[in-house]
Amino acid sequence: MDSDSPLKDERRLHILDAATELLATKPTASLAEIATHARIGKATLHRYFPTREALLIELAYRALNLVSEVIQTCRLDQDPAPVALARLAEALVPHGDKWYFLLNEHFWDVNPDLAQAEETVQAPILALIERGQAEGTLRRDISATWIIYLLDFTMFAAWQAIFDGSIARRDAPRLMIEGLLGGIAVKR
Amino acid sequence: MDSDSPLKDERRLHILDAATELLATKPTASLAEIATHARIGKATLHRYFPTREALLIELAYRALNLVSEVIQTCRLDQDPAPVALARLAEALVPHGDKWYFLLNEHFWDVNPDLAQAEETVQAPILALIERGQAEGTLRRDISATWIIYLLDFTMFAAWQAIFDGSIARRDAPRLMIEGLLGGIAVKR
DNA sequence: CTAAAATGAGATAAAATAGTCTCATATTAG
DNA sequence: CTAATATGAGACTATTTTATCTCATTTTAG
Repeated sequence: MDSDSPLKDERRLHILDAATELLATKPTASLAEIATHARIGKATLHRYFPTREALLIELAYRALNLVSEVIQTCRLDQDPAPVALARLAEALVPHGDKWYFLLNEHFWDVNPDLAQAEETVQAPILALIERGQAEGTLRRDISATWIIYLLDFTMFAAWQAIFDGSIARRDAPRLMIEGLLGGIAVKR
Repeated sequence: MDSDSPLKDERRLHILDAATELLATKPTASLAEIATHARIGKATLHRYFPTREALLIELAYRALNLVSEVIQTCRLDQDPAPVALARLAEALVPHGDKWYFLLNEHFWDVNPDLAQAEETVQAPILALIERGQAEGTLRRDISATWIIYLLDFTMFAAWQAIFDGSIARRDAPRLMIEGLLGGIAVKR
């Protein structure tokens, strides 16, 4: 919660990031594996996070705050919706693992607050999409809810493809937006 | 491996399906949870699958065979590519959990054969997409590899949205194909 | 440089999970 | 109906994982 020193705080975040990175691709990873992946001893891991559950919850909040912050930076209420979406993609891709982790791990049973928080953090995106539909840049015959799913999972696709080495990180945002906005069919 | 009787075989498949269903949304589920979810005793679970690893591997093969069979039924080499893609979506959505499980669980380290098999099963889809690009119905400026990612993850999006209750199962294939082929932007 | 604090490696205890076994009940085959 | 087989509940053991603790070494603060 509160930090004793900036150094410890930095270390905390490093551990959280490393843990997210691993857990996003291997949800069954043990604490020993997490510690190794973060290049620290398991004792130290326990010093920062007393239990596995505590780690997971802080992980979720870390992801939540980071993603929330990124979204706010994007100024989604400015420019036509497709342009704002491109900005969002650009900014969010580097944090794909956290976004993925946040939406796929189910802690709503262990911590109901988080479920609510997840929706809150998505709210600006939903607003953006509805704005796009209102201004006529996004299709109205597809529900905003489903568009959010498409956006999220296109992002996961990009992140996974980067992980697999199938696409370059710097190409990801463009590929995402091209495919999402324009579709894969040839226009006639 | 081989079946003693048709009845036991049926039971086997039921267990595998139930396990997939659970593990797709909760990869950390214990064997006891899996047994409960399949509505059998844990002893019986062990009678059919001696170890957790054995269960996982058979799960993968089950998913592989089923999906492979579905893909073959779709006759992806017929009709224009978009039409064939729609057929594929229609046929694959009901097995979304297996498809998801197959592509997300990483058993390539425990069983390298499966990694190869995964690519083999995707081959007809890749061929379809390349055919579409050749015949001019699918965009050539997006790589076939990336299109496969988009297809897969759009499918996962549909499956997740169904699971969340955000969309109706019978609408899923149409939503998938609309979004994937046409994109979410308004054409001008 | 020195003292205080933090860390890692590993021993150890506690808890959870995997896997085995028994036996009474249920199901199936014939 | 009867015998053989399969099942579930739960006791039980083995193994893995989580969590605690110690202590020599490293890092940090001053």
